[in-house]
Amino acid sequence: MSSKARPSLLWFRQDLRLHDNPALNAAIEHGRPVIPVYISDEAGEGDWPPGGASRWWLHHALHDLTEQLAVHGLRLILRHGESMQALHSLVKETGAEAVYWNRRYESAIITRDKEIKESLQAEGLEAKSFNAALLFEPWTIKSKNGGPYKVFTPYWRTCLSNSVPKPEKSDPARATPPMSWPRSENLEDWTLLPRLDWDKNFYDAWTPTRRGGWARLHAFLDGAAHDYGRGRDVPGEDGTSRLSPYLHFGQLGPREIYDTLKSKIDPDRGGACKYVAELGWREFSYHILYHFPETPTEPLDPKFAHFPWEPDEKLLRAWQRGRTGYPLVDAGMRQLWATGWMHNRVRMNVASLLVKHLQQPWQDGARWFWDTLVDADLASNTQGWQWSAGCGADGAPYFRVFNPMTQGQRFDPHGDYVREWVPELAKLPDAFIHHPWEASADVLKEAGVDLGDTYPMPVIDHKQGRNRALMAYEKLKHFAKESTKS
DNA sequence: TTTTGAGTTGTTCGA
DNA sequence: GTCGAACAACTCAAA
Repeated sequence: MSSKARPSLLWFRQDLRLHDNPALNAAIEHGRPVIPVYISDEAGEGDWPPGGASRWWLHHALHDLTEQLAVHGLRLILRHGESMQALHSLVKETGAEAVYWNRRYESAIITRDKEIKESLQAEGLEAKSFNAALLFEPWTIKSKNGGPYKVFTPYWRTCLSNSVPKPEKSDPARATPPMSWPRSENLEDWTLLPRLDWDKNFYDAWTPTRRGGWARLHAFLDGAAHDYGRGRDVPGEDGTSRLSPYLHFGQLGPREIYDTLKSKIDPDRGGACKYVAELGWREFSYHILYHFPETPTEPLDPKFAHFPWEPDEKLLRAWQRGRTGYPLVDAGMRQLWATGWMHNRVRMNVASLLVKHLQQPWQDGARWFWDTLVDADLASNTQGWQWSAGCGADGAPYFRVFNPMTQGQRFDPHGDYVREWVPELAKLPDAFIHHPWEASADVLKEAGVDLGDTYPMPVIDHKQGRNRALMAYEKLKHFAKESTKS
């Protein structure tokens, strides 16, 4: 009997849910008491510990998970410090004989987890990891010659020629609590919430709980999903899923999302198909990150190592603060700051302006997004920025330079989005909302806009910026040729 | 091994 | 206003 009481540790990471959770299932099947654990191990995250917005979300997700566990008489044991050390300590304190977790795919984490697994097994414990985060493990999808894919379309075709896995049923009620609980730290002491009131608008924008994610999924599938092909491009509408932070923290799993979608809509048709492809891009990003682990800092395309970026603190800061003088871009940057999220169409535009017009390194943009996005995800963020800069998988060709006025007119024709996030321009007529500097003095005065004072002039002329970007690419070709010669 | 067709999201220019 | 071509060349994936 006493040996039966030796518990299992269930190590939560980015899988903060009690359903479709294979590590939880393994712990239950093992038949021992279950001790759920979360370890705050910022050093273990390498160069990418959670940014400010992510920490806000994490705080609430952990609080929510604690409440869900309590329903079943379970607690979430919180520890901080090195994962290896914390786990060994817990094993010692509790007499645990097994540790279960769900995988992560960042290079530093893979290395760390591998050492932990070997170390635990060396001590005679059962240590097993599972897949809760992806539809397809990165190493299972191979091109005909056996290597990883670098192009999305054939990658996704191969994925879909397999069947999409179903969610795994989990029954947390079957998890039994231990005879006694080890010590836990207090979530509040981790001070994950920002000190100032940066997050004051986050609460209106998000319900960072499992239930909130589920509600969002159903609202999306009942509404915007049907017109996703069009609506996802209109930042003034609620046309996207907004599920990315739930996916990042594992409050919803991609298997659950796909399965729910399939129960309501034909996943092969119309808007639903477009959305499933977005899940595919998430998978593809993980595929690339796994097979090319340096990509968070190094361009996938090696010739971009020579790209003549022109880092400039002032330009970067103007961009970060939403003061570039381009209303669509500024609206996006301010939405990001206010809500921890930015519409996808606008993400492409702000990224294009930063790396093309302003010639700032894509890594600087990625770092800012990492700190300010509630959905900051190393795989998706990296691939998104590399794609924008033209150095990533299936990168946008160098000559694809977004025109922020044209994009604004096409996707935000009445300026709804700009008016919401750049209120000092709200009274401008539609005709000038995306290029106020072309309005007459009378129109500006009528709208209460004083260019250069209440709202900045463009930091760079569009045509000039575009040409600068095209010229930089010319230089890149030159460098690439030189380097192959030598 | 060689060949062939294709590759998320755009802009501009000229007919 | 609309439409197609040019913007480059390369690499990937599969036959």
